[in-house]
Amino acid sequence: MPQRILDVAERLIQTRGFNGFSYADVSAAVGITKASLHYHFPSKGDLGLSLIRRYQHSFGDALDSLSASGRDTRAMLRGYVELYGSVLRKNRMCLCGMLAAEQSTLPVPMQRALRAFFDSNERWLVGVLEAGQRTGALRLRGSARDDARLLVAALEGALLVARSYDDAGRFEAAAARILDAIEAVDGRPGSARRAREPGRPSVT
Amino acid sequence: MPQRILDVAERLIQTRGFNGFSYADVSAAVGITKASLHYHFPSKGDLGLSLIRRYQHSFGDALDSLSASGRDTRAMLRGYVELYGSVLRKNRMCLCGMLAAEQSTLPVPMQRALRAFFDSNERWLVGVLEAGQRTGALRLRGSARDDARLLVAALEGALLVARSYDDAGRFEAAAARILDAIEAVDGRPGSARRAREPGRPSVT
DNA sequence: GTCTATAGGTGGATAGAC
DNA sequence: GTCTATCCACCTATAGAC
Repeated sequence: MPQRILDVAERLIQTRGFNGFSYADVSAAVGITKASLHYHFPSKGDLGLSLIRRYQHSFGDALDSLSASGRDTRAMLRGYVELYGSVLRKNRMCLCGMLAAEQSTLPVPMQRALRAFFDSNERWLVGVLEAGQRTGALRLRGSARDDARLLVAALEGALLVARSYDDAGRFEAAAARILDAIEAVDGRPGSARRAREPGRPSVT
Repeated sequence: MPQRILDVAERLIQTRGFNGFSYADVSAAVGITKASLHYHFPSKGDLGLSLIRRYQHSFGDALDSLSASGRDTRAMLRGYVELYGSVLRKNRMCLCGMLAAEQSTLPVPMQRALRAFFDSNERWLVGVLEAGQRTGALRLRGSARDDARLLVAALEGALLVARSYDDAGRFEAAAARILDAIEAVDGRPGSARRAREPGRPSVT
């Protein structure tokens, strides 16, 4: 039952924001009363915190299996981008991107968990980028850390804007272009092809 | 008086979101009652719509003076980035970026105005990028439209994330890196220097 | 675990006096 | 234009029975 509650609340936050949904909304969708919701998650902040943690774990699991897949650097980066793409295709915003917008209205524990999510994304990306640089697959222009941060920011922003237009193409184009910029090896541009591979691991 | 109301409401939305502020908040900050607020803006949607329109005009004016300034292409792009930087330094999110996150909870007229804002930004950027391409200042890898969209998305996302960390440096680094990627002329990277010019036009 | 009932507060919005 | 007073729907949260 806690999982069903989390599923519904997650969808509501990703589409409407933390201040745009209520226990009544969850109650109606799950089919139990508001009071029962409070049994599982005493306060809205508790619910939000559980949600961020679950999201980070599920994202982290997807990144782990990418790391373990033996793909090369560029394929892993495309896999990372595809995690965001799968979110957009459900007409949702990234949970943590949405919460980042509402940051100042959130309980402090949620604010901390939010940063932890972005930190772990950055760590994974830095690892991939530095490995790519060692093997010669990539020649970065700046620091791996700055490239990782730019990629996260660009993907969050691309989700944000694409959703306003209900246009996944906007996201795909921006994602392809930013990957190209990061992957570019000096004079030789990275592959200009649109990242188009089926069957990537998906995250809710 | 309408202007003071708009100023306060704008700040509240840029920091807390459309669903994170109330007429009571505006009332307390402006010093008139909620009922008087309703005289100027009958519904919250009316207030929000006026806000987007004012924001777009003020942004548009800043872009017009950039266009009229005789600066070269790269300086105009840095000026565009600086518009977002000035927002972050007030610890705010872009008004329209914030509203884009809450998009699905907004009245339809606000949703339309939101897209109009992004459209006009894109038009201005496409003009600048294509002019730069004609003069040879830029050699774009893809279409000017896609680069314009990527720049907007990356800046919105950089604001979103940087605000979670209360760290303007994150925004500056991402902005410098994305400009570099767009400005890169084949083998020769764009200027790697941090965009650091004082006295840019500012937007609220 | 789930329910009914309800507390105590805040939301956006209106009526009507001044 | 601004006020007081008020409406009522909705909010988060709790008490206590089953």
